[in-house]
Amino acid sequence: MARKKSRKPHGAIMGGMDERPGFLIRRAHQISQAVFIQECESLDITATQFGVLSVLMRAGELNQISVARLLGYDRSTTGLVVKLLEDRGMIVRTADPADRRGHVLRLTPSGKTMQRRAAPLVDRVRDRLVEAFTPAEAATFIKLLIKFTRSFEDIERVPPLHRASDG
Amino acid sequence: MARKKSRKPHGAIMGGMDERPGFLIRRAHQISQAVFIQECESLDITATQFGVLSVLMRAGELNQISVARLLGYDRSTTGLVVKLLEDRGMIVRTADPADRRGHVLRLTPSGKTMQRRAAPLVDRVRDRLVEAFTPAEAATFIKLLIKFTRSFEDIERVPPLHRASDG
DNA sequence: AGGATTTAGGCAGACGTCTGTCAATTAATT
DNA sequence: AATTAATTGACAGACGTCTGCCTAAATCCT
Repeated sequence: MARKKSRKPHGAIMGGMDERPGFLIRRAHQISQAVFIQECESLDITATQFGVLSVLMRAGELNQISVARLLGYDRSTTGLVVKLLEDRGMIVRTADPADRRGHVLRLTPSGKTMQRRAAPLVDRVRDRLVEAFTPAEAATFIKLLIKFTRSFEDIERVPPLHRASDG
Repeated sequence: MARKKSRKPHGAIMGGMDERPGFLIRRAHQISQAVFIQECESLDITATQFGVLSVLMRAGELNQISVARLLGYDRSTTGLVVKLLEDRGMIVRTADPADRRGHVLRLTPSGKTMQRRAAPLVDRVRDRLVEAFTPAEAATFIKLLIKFTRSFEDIERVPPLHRASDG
């Protein structure tokens, strides 16, 4: 019944909702997550966790709030992800002697290994995501996404510390 | 204060990660969600819930799996969202006489009212999201997002039933 | 008809995410 | 110096989301 399913081009039911940026972005995110999980399944790591590992690999050591700002994560989210990575032995947390509120995060050898192993897989994720685009389209897509996110830099709870504005 | 903090253009720590589509899409999603919540806060409704309300408004009645397919939600996600909307009295669920596995979903008057009230707010969300773009950029952004999502139509657990292929 | 497969939905577990609140500590202001 | 602000982080609660696993029902196939 429901499905004889009609020949309606789907827009008839969606009423244009499937052309809203919010709707499309949600789908894009869903897809991006799925591809990441697929590619990195052998390492059992998520995109969020990889982000934390990567900034720590670059920076050496940071406290949670810096990690949150760099990645645009919420403070709470960051706290939970960091705890998870700590439980998995990829991060160590030591009290910050200079600021006793904070904890300094650092990668363990295991964490570094994970980041190094994941990096090429994450490159593959990027390649797969833009596979359907021409190189020009891919560049435009990235460019517009950057413009989009930049234009909302101040919407979050933890301001993302983008732009090197002080310099 | 905080931003004495180096003049490094942030790419120095991010190592290009902030130009990956996956990373940018995550941020875009976060932003889009935040704007939706801001605009629709007076109605206490989320984007996911609005999606369900909207397809039901259009279609009259559908079972859960059809809702999931139309919106690209996971079956489990849809089940939980529907339950929530049912608890809030916006949806009624009746056994499908034609297929006793399924339940037919229909909006209650309260659900219809909610959808109607939310619609203009959701229009505002769309407008705010593309505010930073020129009209041409906005059109390109949407076009590329559609191409992107279309190219991954088969990645999900519940294939999204896009394209009116049977008709 | 009978057995295997598929489909609709429920439920638990895990993770990500945000809001809000709280405690401890540091910084700013008077 | 003392009060007030802001900052770091923890924790609880809510929602969204996916994976698995399970049951019931429909469909397919021999």
